Amino acid sequence: MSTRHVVLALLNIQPATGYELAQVMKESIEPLWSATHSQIYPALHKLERDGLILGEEGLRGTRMKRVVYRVTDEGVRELEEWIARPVQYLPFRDPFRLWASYFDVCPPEVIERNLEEHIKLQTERAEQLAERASELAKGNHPLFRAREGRVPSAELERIKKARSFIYGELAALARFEAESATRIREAARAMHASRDEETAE
Amino acid sequence: MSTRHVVLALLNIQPATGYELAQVMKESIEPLWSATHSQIYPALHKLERDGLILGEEGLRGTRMKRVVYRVTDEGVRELEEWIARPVQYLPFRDPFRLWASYFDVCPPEVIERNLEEHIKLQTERAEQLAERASELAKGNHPLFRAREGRVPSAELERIKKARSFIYGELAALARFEAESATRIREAARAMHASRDEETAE
DNA sequence: AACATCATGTAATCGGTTACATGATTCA
DNA sequence: TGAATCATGTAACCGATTACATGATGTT
Repeated sequence: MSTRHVVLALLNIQPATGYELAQVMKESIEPLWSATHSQIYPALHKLERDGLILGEEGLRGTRMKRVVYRVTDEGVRELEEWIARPVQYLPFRDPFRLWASYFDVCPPEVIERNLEEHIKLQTERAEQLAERASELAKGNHPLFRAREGRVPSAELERIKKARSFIYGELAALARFEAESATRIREAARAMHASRDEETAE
Repeated sequence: MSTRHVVLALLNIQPATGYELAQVMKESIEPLWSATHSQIYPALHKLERDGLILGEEGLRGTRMKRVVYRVTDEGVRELEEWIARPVQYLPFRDPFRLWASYFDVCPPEVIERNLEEHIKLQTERAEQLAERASELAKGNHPLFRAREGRVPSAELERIKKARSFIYGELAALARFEAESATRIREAARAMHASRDEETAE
């Protein structure tokens, strides 16, 4: 279970409210890990009960309550341990290739439509991720700004390099997915062409 | 939700018991979709209630009950509709790259260990999948044997080609994962080397 | 005044995992 | 006789999704 650790890792960068975490999740972390506010709020409550974070109630305006959470020393230790543990893989579930493995019985129009969609999706994703990687390399990200001053600049440079590199790899993965779908489309077209020949005989 | 459809698709090849489905799931379908017997039995009950499959009670030996399920006409229609529907993607969750994105703060030994493990895993997986793909191309699989006779040989050839092609793509994906991890290892080594230089100054 | 955004939650449900539970059959 | 395999299930729990619910604040 990593949602808990992603939340912890984000709070380790800077204290935040659940709302802010949900935003960062959607805008920045989504390619690595998805979670919505319905998961985040209960996760925060649990982390606080476990003593890994601490919430401080504040106000926005005059009436509106907000809770800013920050990581405790114990939370920092837990994060370090989590990073040092072997990666916990998820079971393989590949809805795209599962569907694609039936391209022999799928009507050609549907194949073309679904593959076209997939290729477009992954190509755009690749471009966005590559763009993100280059922005991260430059340090253009609020999560870096938040650390400026508090963190030695040499360390900040390393963080930039690491995050940027991983987003580069995510971009490469998306490109691979687009290429894979293109190959599958070729195979499906070839198969349909040869089948039409057969039936024409 | 695809577990339901995977079960339906497997029963469409040939009638089977829950136990047999669980085996096929583990031995053949796992790279595309995972499910254990604890999901399969309830799924079978639900599919039967919905009229998509039909179970026939039989015996193994003299006392041991077993239920062989087969797809109904309605089940076949549902399968066709499922294949024609747009692919339902899963939310992105990438535990490996999530972990790897912290390679800047992770002790070098842990990085080496985890990445070594990942590269080994994916390389072996790639080999197994490539082997599987070539076996599928030859038609060496009980799921093809099951169809021999019942299905025109031209169609059987197409099924072989399609399944084999997808397993080839799964192999390519595993190779990509191994290469990606290798690149990450290079980056991590370079970073640690330059950090050691810094501290030596 | 209306709309977007900030902010926090809960409830029902679903799909999946892990553990518990049982017993027949086959083969060495 | 014991181990592996065949065979079927349930229960507790977990994590995630979707929908429901509320209200303040800032902007146009």
